[in-house]
Amino acid sequence: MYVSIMRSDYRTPERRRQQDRRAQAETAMLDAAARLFARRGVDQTTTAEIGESAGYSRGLPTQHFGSKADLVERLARRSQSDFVAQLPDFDDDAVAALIALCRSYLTGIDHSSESTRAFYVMWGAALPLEAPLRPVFVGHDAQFRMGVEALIRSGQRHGTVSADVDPQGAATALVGMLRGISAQYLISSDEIDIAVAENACIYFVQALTGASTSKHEEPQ
Amino acid sequence: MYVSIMRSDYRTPERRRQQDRRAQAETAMLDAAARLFARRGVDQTTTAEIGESAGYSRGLPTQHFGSKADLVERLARRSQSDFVAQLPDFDDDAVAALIALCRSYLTGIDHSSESTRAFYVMWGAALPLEAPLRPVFVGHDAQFRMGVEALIRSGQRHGTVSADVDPQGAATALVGMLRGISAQYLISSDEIDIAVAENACIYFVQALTGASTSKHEEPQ
Amino acid sequence: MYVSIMRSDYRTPERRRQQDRRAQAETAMLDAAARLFARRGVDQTTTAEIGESAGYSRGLPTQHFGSKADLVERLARRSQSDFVAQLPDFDDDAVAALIALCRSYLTGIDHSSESTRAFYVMWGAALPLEAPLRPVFVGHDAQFRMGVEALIRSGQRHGTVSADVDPQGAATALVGMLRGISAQYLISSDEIDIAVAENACIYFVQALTGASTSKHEEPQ
Amino acid sequence: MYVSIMRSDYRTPERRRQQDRRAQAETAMLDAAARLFARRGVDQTTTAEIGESAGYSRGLPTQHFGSKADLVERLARRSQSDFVAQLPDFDDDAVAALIALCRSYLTGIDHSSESTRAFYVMWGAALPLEAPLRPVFVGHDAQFRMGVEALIRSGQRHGTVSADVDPQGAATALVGMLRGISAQYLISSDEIDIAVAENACIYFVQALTGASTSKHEEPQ
DNA sequence: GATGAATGAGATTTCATTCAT
DNA sequence: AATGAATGAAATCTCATTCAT
Repeated sequence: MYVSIMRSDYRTPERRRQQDRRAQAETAMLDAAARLFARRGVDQTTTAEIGESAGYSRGLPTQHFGSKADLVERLARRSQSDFVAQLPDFDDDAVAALIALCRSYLTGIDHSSESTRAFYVMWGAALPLEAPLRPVFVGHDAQFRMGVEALIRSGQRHGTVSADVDPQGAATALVGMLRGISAQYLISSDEIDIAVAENACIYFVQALTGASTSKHEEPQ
Repeated sequence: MYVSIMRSDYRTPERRRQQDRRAQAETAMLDAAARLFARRGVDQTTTAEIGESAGYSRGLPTQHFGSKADLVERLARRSQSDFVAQLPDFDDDAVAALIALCRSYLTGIDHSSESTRAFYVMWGAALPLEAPLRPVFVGHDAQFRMGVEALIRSGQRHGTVSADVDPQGAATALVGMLRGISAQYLISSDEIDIAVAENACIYFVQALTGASTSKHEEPQ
Repeated sequence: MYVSIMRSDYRTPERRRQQDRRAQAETAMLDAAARLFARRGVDQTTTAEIGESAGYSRGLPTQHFGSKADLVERLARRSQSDFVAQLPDFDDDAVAALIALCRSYLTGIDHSSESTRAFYVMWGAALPLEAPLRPVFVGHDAQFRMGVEALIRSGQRHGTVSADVDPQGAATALVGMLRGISAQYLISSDEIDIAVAENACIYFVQALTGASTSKHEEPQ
Repeated sequence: MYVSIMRSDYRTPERRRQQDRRAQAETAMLDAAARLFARRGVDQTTTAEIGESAGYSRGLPTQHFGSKADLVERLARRSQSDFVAQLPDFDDDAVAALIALCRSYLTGIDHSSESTRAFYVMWGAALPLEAPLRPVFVGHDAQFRMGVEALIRSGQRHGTVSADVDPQGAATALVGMLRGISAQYLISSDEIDIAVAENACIYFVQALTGASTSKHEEPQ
């Protein structure tokens, strides 16, 4: 018992230290991966680069994550949770909440850190039909859309959003708008004025109140 | 002189036939590349697969295009010109033209051929900062936005689009919306109802007429 | 008979013309090959480059010579016959003839045309044990040595060359000296003064008269 | 502290062993390369053959040296340092030293190991104007010539070498002679008697004492 | 005789992964 | 936990050669 206590006293902090080191290494490697993915893309980045850019060895990424694919998926999920955190709490005024969302989303893009670009790079890498990353983003996109959809429904319940609006369709369109503006900016930074696009975005969100759409007769 | 005439008669069709063969091989290889990119992505597709999938040898793609990068750029440009062709002629009614644009764009996505997905896959591959494909899409995106912007300005001149609307910002937002909806659909086909999103899109376009947005005072 | 004459009248000049064209193409291709071998070496030169540098098509060299190896051997033999032609007629004074040989050989190197370097490049390519070119140069080197050896023997008969001299060894040494000086010059053009080396060469040749070598006692 | 000391004790030999493995692999690969270059030439030898002939994998040569070109240059430099080591210390008698040099040089050729032939093969590969190996041999040749030149000057200071001799030219000629004899032997082993050529060589070296060259009137 | 499209073998190189330390 | 030497599969690219025209 004496011995076991000694051991536990002795080993626990060591274990903690090891766990810390492990966690620290993981963070460093994911950060390095994001940095490199933003610059060169997923497939053009090697695990060796990630390891060394993180200040470790060539072999550590595989050693730690098991495989490059696992590392990538891990980073994708981490990036997503960073993004999801941005959804504002919605109170009574859903339109105001949506406007706040657009603002914070696009402002985030404008200051675009490498991790934002990395997120979009991975999102782009999820477009091929058989991309291993696709299922990961299916979930994330659904979550994002559902958040927006819930806001819209809430607005409709409070009467600030027109009953004519289809929540699902509008959510898809709004999420698409944010994603599409961001992607344009990431591809053509010099040619896109995010502030102006943001205003347009808000203009469209305000249209959800419904004053305008008296007669959208849709042929076909 | 007789001989030289004979030769010229003899050689011209030969050249034509050689050129035809070449052009035919090129088309077949680009088609095969689009097919494979849609399925697996650019980097996961080998030149050997492209060659053989096109019915030729493993080596022909590099032989013909010089390098894989050149083949990819070539296909990106070809895909773009297919897309640009869709911009409708705008007449008096800019809003109607924009609606038609949204319809045809999203309908095209809904029926999504492999070449559409291939276009988006390459667009996604253009997101990394140093992607060789990025400059190619900078040009294409600018062209698309400018087309939309011109429609909006035209609408403003005719009084069908509110003067409050910033043409550049709205163009960026609309193009972004189309791109973003399409991308969501390509990633999560099962979860996206394109028809519904299309209606939302049109709803937003109609908002450009301006009845609604009387006072978008922007706090902050 | 009338017909046959007509044909012969008609076809002979055409055949001649074709043969001329063939010979002309061959010369052009061998010249181009020499030019390119001098610059980049045998293995780093492609048959396509040779064909196009000669003003013809990529395919002609193989078409004409059957294979690259055959082209190379052909050029090696042609280069050799250019070199052999330099051996001076030897008259009574063998030493003078050897001096003239050294002069003309090294002067030729000094003005070094691309074809001279091409010769040495092929000679260098003949050094590996299994080099296909080796047998070609075995013959050439032997011829060169035997020419020099004959001069020396002639000098010994006329009393201008010391009887102490071993004709075979001296021939090997002299040929080696010329080759070795040339090779040094081709590798380090800037650092070699051919004129000075030429004088040294002649100094050694004159030593063949024998005044000096009274007592070469060889220890070990 | 205990831990850190333990680790340092533990890791240092590990590093040493890793470095040893690396050095051992490098030596084995360079040896294998020399063996294969001697037989087939630089360009006809593949990195895969080198790796496997050294007892390692097909990929190790590139992995270790970065590229085939770097491997070749590395081997060239190693071969050169082996050769330079042969220059005898020169004492009072420069002529004797030069004779010793010729003897050891040509004897080395006669027993010609594969590494000797490999050296000459690479030297031959340095002859094309744009050969990446050329600069490497420029330096080596200059060193060799300067060594011989220094011997000759020393001989002149001691009066054993005639003042008529131009040290630079004679050095170039002597180095050329050794190289040229060796190359002939490597190309036509069966037809060259190295011993006889060696005597001729020594005969010429002895001529440097100067008894002979009373009247080298140079016509033209 | 000459062209150039197409082939296909083969070379270098890259890189995730394994593993001994 | 971390390193880095080594593997080996796979990818791109090169190029002599073939062949239809």
